[in-house]
Amino acid sequence: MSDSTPSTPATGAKTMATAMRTDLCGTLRAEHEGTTVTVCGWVDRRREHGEHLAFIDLRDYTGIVQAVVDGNHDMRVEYVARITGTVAARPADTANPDLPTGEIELRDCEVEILSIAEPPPFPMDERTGVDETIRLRHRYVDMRKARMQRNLRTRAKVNSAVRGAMEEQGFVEIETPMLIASTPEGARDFVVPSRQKPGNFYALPQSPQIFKQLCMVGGIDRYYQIARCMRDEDLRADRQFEFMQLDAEASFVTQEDVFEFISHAVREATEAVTGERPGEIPHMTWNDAMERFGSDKPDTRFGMELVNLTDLFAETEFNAFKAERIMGIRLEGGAELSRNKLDDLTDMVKRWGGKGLVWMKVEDDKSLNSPVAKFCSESELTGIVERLEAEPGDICFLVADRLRRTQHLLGLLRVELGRPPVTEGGFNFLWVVDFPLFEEINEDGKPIPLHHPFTMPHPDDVDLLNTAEGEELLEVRSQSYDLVLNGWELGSGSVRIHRSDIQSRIFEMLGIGAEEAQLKFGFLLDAFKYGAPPHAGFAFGLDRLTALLAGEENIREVIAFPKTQSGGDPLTQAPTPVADAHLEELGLRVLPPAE
RNA sequence: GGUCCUGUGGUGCAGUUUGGAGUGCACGCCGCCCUGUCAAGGCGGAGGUCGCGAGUUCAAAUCUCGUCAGGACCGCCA
Repeated sequence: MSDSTPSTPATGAKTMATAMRTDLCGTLRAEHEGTTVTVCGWVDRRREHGEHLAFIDLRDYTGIVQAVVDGNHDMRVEYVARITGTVAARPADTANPDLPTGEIELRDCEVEILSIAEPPPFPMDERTGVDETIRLRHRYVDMRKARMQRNLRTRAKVNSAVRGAMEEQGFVEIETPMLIASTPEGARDFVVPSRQKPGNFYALPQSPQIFKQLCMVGGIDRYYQIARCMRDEDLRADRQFEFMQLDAEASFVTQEDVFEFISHAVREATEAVTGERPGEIPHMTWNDAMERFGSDKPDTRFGMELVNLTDLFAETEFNAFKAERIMGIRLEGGAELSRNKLDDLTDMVKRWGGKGLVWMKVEDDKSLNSPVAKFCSESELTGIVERLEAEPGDICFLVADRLRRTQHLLGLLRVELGRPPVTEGGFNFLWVVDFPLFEEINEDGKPIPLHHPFTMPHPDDVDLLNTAEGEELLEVRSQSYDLVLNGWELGSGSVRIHRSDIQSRIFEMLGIGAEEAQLKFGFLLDAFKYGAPPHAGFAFGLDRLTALLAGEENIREVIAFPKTQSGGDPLTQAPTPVADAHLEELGLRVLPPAE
């Protein structure tokens, strides 16, 4: 446990002494020499030297301390013990400089076994990786290790810092319900059957969105909550069914105010964990993010930016390059990639939905070595080298496709080829601003909103909104924004529509009639009739922020009891069937499994 | 919904390409020895339905198909 960094409990307790112990194992030092202490913990290791001498490393969350006992104690690994002894300097030349407690040991020990234990289901040392399912099945043992101790305590620090930052800025903590009405928008809802009204269901909240807006109508002015959110969508390294968000909303603000509030919170959290305060968080427009990084959540820790080559190929003879958009990226030193590897990358791009991937290796004379070079003109080839600023030994990758797909594919490829490990490159927060209001135009010619239909259009685009038709509507920007950290979307927010004339116009454009709007969002629209302040808000994922700050590439590592990718809990076996009588009471019947 | 990877004593691996007796390594576990170790050391020992099921074969951990579990990603996640 040498890398544990505890001693300051997140609770802010003044002492961790109890009726059973005086000190924590990892906190004893030479300055305690001569004092008699009592420590409690788990046996980390025993080293026996016959019946007269044995060393016991006793472990708690702060680290380990060596106790010198005689060899007659039957103390095995993970036994829980209470040891009272005198803190003494170790004999000359036996100090262990690798251990914070390495200068001292406990002597004349009185040992009390509090619990015996079976051997742990996996090695307790941190050197060998253990299958995650086995760790999760025995999470209570896994949690004893330094990694989980560190991560869960980091998480508590993040929560605490974020909470403090919001309080400091005058935000009021309001708890919103977990059993709410299902809304058809957004992610798939988790649903809870109602016993009192069989056939009816509550939904678990995907976010407190509606309620926080109601709080604004209610004059709360600045609301926040550390909220559990539930979405029944497929799991990933950065996604669990249930996750925690810092959810906030404020009245009489612009998006700049929101940036201030939230930036403060994440900078406080970062400082609390790393000890270093991040600088001002830069802004980037959504359009720039897509053009330069091919992603709305760009990882700005590294370059390899996308370069637009479309005009170079305006009159190309090469059919594959007769596309709406041609872009390229350059991988430094990539010319040494094997043909096998390049084939793998091409397959990958095809799996992502691309038609293919063109690669061009830069030779010593800056000519391009590529299977498709013969289809390109001299000026096209030299143009590629110039635009991508390619040097001998580099490789250029080109994709030609529809605009969005070209950006998307190269954005994925860029991350695949260039992304640094999670622990490198620092913490590059980024505000992505000016998201488009609409994602696409459906077959009926109606626009589909990128966020929810209450997102305020960009003030400069209101005229466009009123005049644009068809594809032009995609140019309309909104007052919505994302916070990104090292290529992960931490969260998003927007300025909300509080004026019924604008809201009606948006509903009309979306093809949502007055009746439908009333049915779906009636209670919110009703509330707005009674005096809605201009308001805006944000929410960001605490699991994701914690994972990145802890140097983990998987949020399961910062969650005490996470689910596997298929949504199961190896510890409790959830989800499980329920008794027929229970279903009966709820008015439910389970269908036979679909063929 | 899809693509890819993985599954071998308690744990982590090798063995699978090219079929030939459950073969090997490290850690752990059990017993004995050991008075200064700290990833202690020495000696001895136990422990496996090679995820599961079919198929091919004289013969399958190894090849084929299916299935289950886990992971990464695409779709999805307003």
